[in-house]
Amino acid sequence: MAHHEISVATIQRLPLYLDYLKSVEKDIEFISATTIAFSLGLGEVQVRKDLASVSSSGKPKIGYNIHELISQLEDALGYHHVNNAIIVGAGKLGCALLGYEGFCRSGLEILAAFDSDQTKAGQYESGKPIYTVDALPDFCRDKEVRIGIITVPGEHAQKVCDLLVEAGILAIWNFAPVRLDIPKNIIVKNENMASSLAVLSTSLAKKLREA
Amino acid sequence: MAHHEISVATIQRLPLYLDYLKSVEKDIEFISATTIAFSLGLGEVQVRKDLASVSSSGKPKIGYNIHELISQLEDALGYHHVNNAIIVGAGKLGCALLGYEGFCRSGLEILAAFDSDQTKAGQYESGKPIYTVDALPDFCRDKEVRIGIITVPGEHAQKVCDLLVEAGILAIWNFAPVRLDIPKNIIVKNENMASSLAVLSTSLAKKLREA
DNA sequence: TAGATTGTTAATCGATTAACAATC
DNA sequence: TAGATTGTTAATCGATTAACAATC
Repeated sequence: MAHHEISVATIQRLPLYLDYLKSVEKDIEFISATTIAFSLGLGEVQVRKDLASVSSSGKPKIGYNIHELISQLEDALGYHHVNNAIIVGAGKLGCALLGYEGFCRSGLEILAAFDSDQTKAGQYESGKPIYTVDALPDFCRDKEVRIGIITVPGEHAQKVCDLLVEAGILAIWNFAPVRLDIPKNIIVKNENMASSLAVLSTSLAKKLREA
Repeated sequence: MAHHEISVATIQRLPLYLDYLKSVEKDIEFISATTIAFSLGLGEVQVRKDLASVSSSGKPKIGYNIHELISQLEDALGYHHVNNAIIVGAGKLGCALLGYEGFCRSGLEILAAFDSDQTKAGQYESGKPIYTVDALPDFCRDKEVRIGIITVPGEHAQKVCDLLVEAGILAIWNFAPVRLDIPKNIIVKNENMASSLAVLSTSLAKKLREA
């Protein structure tokens, strides 16, 4: 199977399929796109098309071998390939992410957190060490850290971003409510609470208007 | 200006414009879509089209009155209209959200958190009280809570969701990594870390393949 | 008047959905 | 063979981008 590009929309749904399949893998050996679609509330053609982008082992009348499909999904998502990451900003959100169980199953290995607050340095959170920001550049180079997660307040995000880029990071997952100015060969994924809330509250406002 | 529907893609960008405008409102009185587009790294036609969905007060050659535009954006986003909300799950993520400054500016008023852990009950986090889940239904009805934010582990999310619906909530912001089964007159916004991470790590894998 | 800027109409692009052929 | 299911090809839908007319 060639490395044809998988669309972003599809990629976002792949973890959903994976979670679902894992929740039923004990019980059955084969599963159809129809069943998956129904369970997740998606269109069955969409599911089939999504699965076709990672697998070509579906069999008419039978469906997909569930273990094989799980492995193909994990492969496509890069879960078998570990990426070292660090978090900058050991506030509440940073610590919440440090303790997030799901990440290790996804190949994301968060090695440590960094914070400008000297008093936090030396402490541990969810078993992960917290260092001062000064130690960041050397740490990143030594450990071949590829992903930087930014959970500092908006006003410090750009500075931290520059520091990460300087330290040779390849991708940034940004939780600060700021658009980062960044070389375009670096990958950025913005996690934008304000955008999500905007969608939620305009839907709600519309609903209240109609009622 | 009629209540023509604003597209989801546009709505997600509106908070971006709002933040940017607020950061420059002190300095100038009028601003052009061209300037905004350049500052945010967006296409200028896109900005103009987005702004057209909330404003019709742009003037050729001059641009938009910045204060008026801010107010129109806030209006469209419902920031002037307060929505009472609660958080279920006073773990790290829940507490991080409780302390998030940005929400009050967006009309989201988080009144309290609820947790099944009895020992957390009675405590305060970021000035907000934590109660036991038993108190949830009465609280929601008394305070006319419209939005429920779910930050419990995946396995408890559906139970909490049912409880919230039962208590008369209208919209759910779900941070648990689970697809919720929910009456379709209730609004749901899923905040899906796994999807975001999937996009990030597949981009990174592609980049490493090419390099 | 000339030129910058708005806002609209048409063209392109991408993703979803529908129709259908292939196959176990 | 018949029918369920896959996977592909075409149609639809929505969002972005490009072209252009309107206007201060």
